[in-house]
Amino acid sequence: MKDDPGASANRCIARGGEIYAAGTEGPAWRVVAGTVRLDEAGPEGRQFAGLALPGDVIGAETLLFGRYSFTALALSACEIEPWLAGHEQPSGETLLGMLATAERRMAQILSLRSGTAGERIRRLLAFMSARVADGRRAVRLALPRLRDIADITDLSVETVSRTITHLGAEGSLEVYGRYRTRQVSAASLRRPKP
Amino acid sequence: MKDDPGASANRCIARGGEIYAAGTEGPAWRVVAGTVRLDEAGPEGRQFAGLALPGDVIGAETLLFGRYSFTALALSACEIEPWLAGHEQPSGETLLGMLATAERRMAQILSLRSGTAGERIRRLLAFMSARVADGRRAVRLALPRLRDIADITDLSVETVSRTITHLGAEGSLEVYGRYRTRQVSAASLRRPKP
DNA sequence: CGGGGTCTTGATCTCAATCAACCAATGTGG
DNA sequence: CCACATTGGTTGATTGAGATCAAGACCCCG
Repeated sequence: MKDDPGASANRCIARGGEIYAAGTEGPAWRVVAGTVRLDEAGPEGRQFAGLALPGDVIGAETLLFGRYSFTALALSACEIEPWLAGHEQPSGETLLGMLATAERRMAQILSLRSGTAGERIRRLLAFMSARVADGRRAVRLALPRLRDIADITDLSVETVSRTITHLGAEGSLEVYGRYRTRQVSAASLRRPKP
Repeated sequence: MKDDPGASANRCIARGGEIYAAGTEGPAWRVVAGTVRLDEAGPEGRQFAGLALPGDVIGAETLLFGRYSFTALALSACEIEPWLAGHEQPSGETLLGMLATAERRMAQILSLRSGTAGERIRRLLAFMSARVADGRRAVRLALPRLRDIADITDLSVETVSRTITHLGAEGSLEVYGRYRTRQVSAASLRRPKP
């Protein structure tokens, strides 16, 4: 139980990669590491529809409809494992727990769309760094693409870029690296802004 | 089955009234008519956390935790009935369906926080009028309090007031009455804005 | 008849969107 | 190995939608 038995059917997806597409078939997955963005196919392209953290189950609707309702994208490098590989049914207690999680999650995601640009971005990053893969605590968090941050917080990419630079400059966020390899320190996310 | 058998333990709540408070005990409910706003107790007062329409179940988390996680308020006059009055357990299929609904709902609520003020308000009202009590189709929709519309769409009350007046003036929304008794025609909500 | 909650309207200001270039990194194929 | 395209990120100038502040009108309730 302690060690991973060969990581049988686990999948790894790079930052920005697609995990599955809406309308296709496949199993439900449990997120082991990373953050997942769920999108709904709207009349005007994809539209942000939810986030999943390590521990969350994504694509549970396939058990009901046989197809994925959303498109899943990796915000950061992700590892996922099949959920309910056999033909076992989830217990009512499990499902109730997932429902309660989904409802609490809704409140958190909603809060990523109110307040100033700085507050939204800080909240999103703090949210992503809240739950890391069990055991090892990530000291630094790889930033998602600005495009993704913008979609989630309902800001423009330009504003996201400027705001992160600004937060870093005023010391409210410790930023390392530039461009695609940028990271922020988890510690600076936990303390409230000055 | 066709007629309501005395409406045993059903409750009715007026617009703006509280259905239950977070932290208290009680059963889960099924919304029969009206729209419900769910709030989470945040560090800075209540914070909008979700919406429930006729057919939705609210407070299902009591089956797991024994207490309500959210505070429920009636946006419009509401009727609710106890869900699972006896000690019966919901089936896995039912719970999976509720989970899928919650996830789809999340996408819709998120869309109430993007776009212009006019688009957000139109979307919210269309959303509320989408599902009415089975059978009779409401021709007109009673408006929620502006304060509630503002919280849900992340706008200010002043902007909501101005925008509704404006939408009415340009014919994009048919508005009847003023002040607390204001209503909009459901038909004008369904057709896209000119 | 007050009084508090709700709604309206006006004047002003600000934060973020938009438009427009421009870099930096990564691929791709000849 | 080098042109070239593509995607992702940055920066600047300008503009506008909505926030904010302020005041008053309306309505319901005790």
